[in-house]
Amino acid sequence: MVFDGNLSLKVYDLLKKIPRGKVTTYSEIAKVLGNMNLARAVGNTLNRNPDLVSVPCYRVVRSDGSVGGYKLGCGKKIELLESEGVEIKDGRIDCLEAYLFCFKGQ
DNA sequence: ACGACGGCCCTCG
DNA sequence: ACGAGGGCCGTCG
Repeated sequence: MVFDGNLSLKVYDLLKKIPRGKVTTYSEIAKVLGNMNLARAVGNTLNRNPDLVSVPCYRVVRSDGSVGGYKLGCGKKIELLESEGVEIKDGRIDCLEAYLFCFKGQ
């Protein structure tokens, strides 16, 4: 398994639960994992483990709504999100609340 | 074991 | 609204 790290396992698991057309944020994941400061580590992990097929990394955006980064380029990320129905304006999601997926209670 | 980055976040001028 | 600074965490060389 390429999922050696403990963190990546959890992150990946969460991402798999996100339905098409929905997104989440690095901080949300971090919170769910217990520590909001994990946000940076989460991004780092996703970057080092670009399992683009098994995990929809592109469904993770920044807390302010901006798409954030992507291993294959933020442009590609935006492209993918839009193809799922997420409206992005100037590299930013207008109504993040509308697309944000809630892990809490899942 | 150590230091340096990174798909970040939040607060304060 | 915008920019700068500080902080915390994991992975890689």
